[in-house]
This record gives sequence, structure tokens and C-alpha cells, in this order.
Amino acid sequence: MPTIKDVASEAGVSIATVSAVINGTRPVSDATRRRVEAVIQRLGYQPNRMAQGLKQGKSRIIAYILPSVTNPFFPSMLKGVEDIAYEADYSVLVCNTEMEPRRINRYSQLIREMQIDGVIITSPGLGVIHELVGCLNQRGITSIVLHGPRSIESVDRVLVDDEECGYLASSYLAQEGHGKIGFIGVCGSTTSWLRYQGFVRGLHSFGLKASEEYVCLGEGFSQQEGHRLGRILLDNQASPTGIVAANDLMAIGLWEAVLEAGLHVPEDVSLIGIDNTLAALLRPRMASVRIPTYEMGRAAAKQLLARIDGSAKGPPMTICLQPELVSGSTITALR
Amino acid sequence: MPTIKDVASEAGVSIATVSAVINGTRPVSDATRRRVEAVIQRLGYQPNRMAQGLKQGKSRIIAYILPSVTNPFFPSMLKGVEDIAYEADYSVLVCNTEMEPRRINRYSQLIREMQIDGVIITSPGLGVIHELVGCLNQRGITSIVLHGPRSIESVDRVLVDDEECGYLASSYLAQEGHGKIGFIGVCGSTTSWLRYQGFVRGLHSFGLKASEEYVCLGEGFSQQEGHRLGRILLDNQASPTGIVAANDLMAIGLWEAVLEAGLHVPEDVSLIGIDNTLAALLRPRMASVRIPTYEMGRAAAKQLLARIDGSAKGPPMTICLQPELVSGSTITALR
DNA sequence: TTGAAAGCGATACCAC
DNA sequence: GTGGTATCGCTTTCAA
Repeated sequence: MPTIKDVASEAGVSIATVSAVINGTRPVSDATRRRVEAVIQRLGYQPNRMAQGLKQGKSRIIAYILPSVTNPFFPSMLKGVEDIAYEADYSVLVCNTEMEPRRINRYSQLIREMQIDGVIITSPGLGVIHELVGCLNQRGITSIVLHGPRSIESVDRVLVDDEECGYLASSYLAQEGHGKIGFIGVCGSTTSWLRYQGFVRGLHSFGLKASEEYVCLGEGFSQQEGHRLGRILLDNQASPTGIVAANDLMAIGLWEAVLEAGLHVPEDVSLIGIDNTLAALLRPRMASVRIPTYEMGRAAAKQLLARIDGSAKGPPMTICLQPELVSGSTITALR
Repeated sequence: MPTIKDVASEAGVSIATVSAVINGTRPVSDATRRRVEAVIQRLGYQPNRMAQGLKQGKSRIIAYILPSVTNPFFPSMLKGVEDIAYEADYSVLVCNTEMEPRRINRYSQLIREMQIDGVIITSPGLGVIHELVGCLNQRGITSIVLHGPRSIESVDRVLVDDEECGYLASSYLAQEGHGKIGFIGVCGSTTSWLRYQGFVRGLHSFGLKASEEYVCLGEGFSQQEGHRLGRILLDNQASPTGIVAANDLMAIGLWEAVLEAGLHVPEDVSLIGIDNTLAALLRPRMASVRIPTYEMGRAAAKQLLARIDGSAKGPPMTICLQPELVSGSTITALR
């Protein structure tokens, strides 16, 4: 691999000049510029990032920490992050934690060791995030929380309006004429709680009341839990005719429970999920509330970069994006 | 951020000694070791990767180039790669190309600039891969192809037995009693072609013949194409009662076409996909052929690391893993 | 068992 | 406009 030295001697100039040509940090005569550029071309010279990073104390790399890469919800945010980063000539280090403390620590360390310029964090486990943010803050590494818990006050956050998600979902079912509308969600999750709040508001706006027997909370946002909660819900004598699930994955488990109960979707029971990650794949089509994941990723990256280059100042801020109802899902979830 | 110098002066030793303590590169007396370790702890010292990398010409980072992170098929391989890398104390740079030349070039450059130790490539676009492999080879960067075209001869490859995939799929339908079995796939794709070959073998083994009117090839492995081909296939007078789709996504589009034709799954038509990425989400359950993506990722990483540390020698080799029939899909596709 | 010092490849300041 | 050189933080000889 040729170095800046090779280029310099080959072009008969000093390394300072080569550096100037590459970075445009100071004027260079047209003649030398052309000569140097030719040599760079010929040798296929590429600056060594390690050396640059060492000298400058920066890497032009930002990290994106996400809990799971097998659930398309997060990769979609990643794409938003990547697009903005690339425009600004930054690269993205993808840190897939799979919620494993081992991996989180590993990445946390890597980020510090690599002089990463900034970090976008998407809930890598509820407790851990505070520790992580603190640890990064302490080292002077700018960070921002994307779709994470609302308890973080010390850094910028990008969120979706979860209350509105619930509102859109229950309103949709109410508007379709359902009177008995249920909700399945996750106990202890703020996201789920807010969605439930919106769910209740949606019912109220149609003159309906939320009934406790139609609400069921479980352990996590998984298909399994959706299935389990669905069975419980449908075991009630007065079973709902429409059900909101706190996310698409739970909605699919729920669907399964509905079928097992000998009922049909949507003839006997209407379902709606939240996320719109998987709804597009189901037949018959399931409605869902789309979360603008890509746009959230973009917003987060933009804000992070603004903090890094100093163009954003002031106390931590929260950026909140709006969800959108998708009644007959389109075929855009996966490619 | 404290440096090795700070640690050294704080502990009253030379930086050489601190380095020795950290890397175990030469014997250090117990007393000094303890002293140095204490200081490292107290200062929260972390070695600077940039400096290390610069000095050693290595980064202990491998890159994984994948075409899309929103399709769970690839992230699943990524997990295999990550697990093996971590065990060997390597980190993984995820390069999500989204099949965009812009991104591919960007990553190709980043990989060279960052002194990446090795690269695992999963088809970032058919033409590009040769160029990429060549470019990396030339720079002395070890690479390996994971689930890529068979035309690559110059580096190691990890593949699934695609012929067997097709065989398992058609055998399954034949065994279920179907006599008229169709196939939809992709024109010009080796993967699709091999799966088709296996499909034919499966039919033969049950004394059936592949009939041209039951085979339809399209442009790509997408849901849209599955849908389009499904319509064509079902327009034939003598329509098949069982259909193999070259992947799950096509199978879903196909399913849609079946429903549109007023037919029911599986009463009128049985479907089987290949990949087992999405089959688990469908109701009623769809059969699929599981591709051992996670294991393939592991195998690729293992082989790459073996090449890097020199324990694997000799000409490029091909590692081929076997697929597996999944009749009633289990709930493990997404978490 | 330890320390001094020579680089790794770039940037940027100071002269000219 | 251009060149020399100190420097970033670390690894690794070479001596002691």
C-alpha cells in the first residue's frame, strides 16, 4: 500500500503539499496539483484512516447501536441514519447488540477505543441505556437516543408519538363500526402504555369506553406473547370484535390465537397492529399504524451531526415524529 | 482521555512496560503488573485503536458486506459472522450496500482505508462482486464469498446446496400426494436454476415429470414477481395443485395470486417456499425449506479468520451446507 | 525485568 | 506556494 510519502517522492514534492492537495487546506499551484493528482491516481493511493484518526482525534465514523438486526423495524431506521451520514461524508458503525450484555459492552468499548465521533442509541435493553449514555457522555462522545425510553433527559431524543399510534389504531376500528375493542400490550413498557393511552382516547372520541376485560398485558413485544394474550382475551365470554396489538409481531401471534379459537379474520374479529413492518405480508391484509422509522433515523443522524459540528447548541431536545394509519398495507415492508 | 503515557508516569514505569502489561508481550514482574493495572483501572484507560492499528497495520476488524439489512435473511448470516468474530476477539464492520453502487464504492474505500483485516461478501449485485474481490485481493485483503455467485473461483466460498433445496421442496409436495406441481423462479439466476434442477429431480424420484406449462420464470426474487408469475401460472387451463417458489418472498406474492384467483390455500393449492424467513409468519402455515443462514455465517467467518491467521492454506475452497425441510414452520423467524 | 527511542502515516505549524 | 518537522498514541526492537 502506497503512503503519502511515496506519492510525495514520486511527484517530487513534500508530503505537506500532497496533504494540501488532498484536503485543500492551503493553496496549491495548478501545476503541482495536477502532478500530485496524477501520481495519486497512478499509485492508487488511499489515505490511511488510522493515521488520520490518530492525528485528528476524530474518525468521521458514527455508531448506531440497535437491539436486533433480524427485526426489520430497526434496519429501516439504520437506513435513514446511513443516508444522512453518507451525505455528510460520515460512515456508520453498526452495533447489533441482540440485547446481550456481552455485545453491548464490547461495542461500548470499541466505540471509545475507535474515537467514534458520535453515537445513536436505540434501546439496547432498558437498564443499560442510562449507563451507556453516561459512559459516553463522560468521555465526551456525543450521543442521541432514537426510539428509546423517555426517561433519558441528558441527551437529544428522536421519538414517534406513541400515544397517537394507539389513537389511530383504536379510531380505525371504531370507525369500522366495532363497539367492543380490545388491546394487547406489554406490561411495564412506556411505549405500550402510551399506545394504550391513545387507544383509550380513540375510543372516547367515538363515545366508547375502554373495558378492562378487553385489555391484556404481557411480558414482551413477541409473537409468542401476542398468541398467549390472544387466547386469554378470547376466553372471556364477551369477546371483542376488534383488537389493537401494541406491535405487528404481537398482532400475528394474536391472529394465530383467533384462528385457533375457530374464528375468522376479519369476518369475526378485526385486527390492527402497530409498526407496519409485517402487516404487508399477511393475507388477508391487516391494517397497521406505520411508524416513520426511516425518517426517524434521518432525523436522529441529522441532529447528531449537528451536535458534533457544533451547529446545534443548547439543552437536550426531543424530536417527535407522527405515525400514520395504513389500512390496506402496501407491499413495501421487505425487498 | 488518558493515554499510555499518563498511565506510565502515574505508575512510575515506562510506556514499554505498560504496553507489556496490556498485551502480555513480554514478562513483567508481579509487583509492577499490579501497580500498572491499578492505575489503568483508576484512570479508566483505554488503548487508542487508531494508534494500535497504525502501528500494527491491522485493525482486528473484519467487514461483512451484505445487500440488504431489511430482509431478515442476511442479518441472520450476520449474526453467525458476529458470533465467531467475537469469540476470536474481532469486531465486525457491517456494510449494508442496499445494492447501490454508491454505497458499495463507499464501503470498498472505507475497507481499504481502515486496514480491515478481511472481508465477507454476500452478493452486493452480480457484476460488482468480481470487481470487488479483485480490488481487495490486489490490496492483500483476504476475502470470502458467502452465498454468492458460483462464478467466483479466486476466493473461498460458503454456499447452501441449492439443488437440494429444490429437491426437498418438490419431494415434499409429491409426498403430500400432488401430481401437478409447478415452479416459479428467476430467469438468469444460478440459484434459481439449481433449485429448479433439484425440483425436477424431486419429481423424478416420485415418478413424476416436470411439465413446461407449470414452470414460470421472472425477473427477481420479489413479492411482486411471485404475484405476477402466480397469475400467469394459474391462467393455464390445467393449473397445478402444488407450487414451489424459489424463495419465501415470491411464495407470498404467489399466495396472493392464488387468493385472487378465488382459490384457497392449502385446500386448492399447496405452496412451499425456500428460505424459511417469512413462512413462520403466515397463516395457515406454509412449508418452506430452511437455509442454514446462521451456520453459513459462522462457517464463513471461521474460514476467513483461519485464512487471516494463516492456519488455513492452499487453493480456494468451497464449503457447502445442507438445507432442511420445515413443514409446519415454527415461530423462530423474527424476534 | 525494564527503559529509551525509532517509527507507523497522516496533519498542521513555522519558516522560507 | 512550498518544504521541513513536531506530533498524535501506540508497538517493538535494542540495550542495559
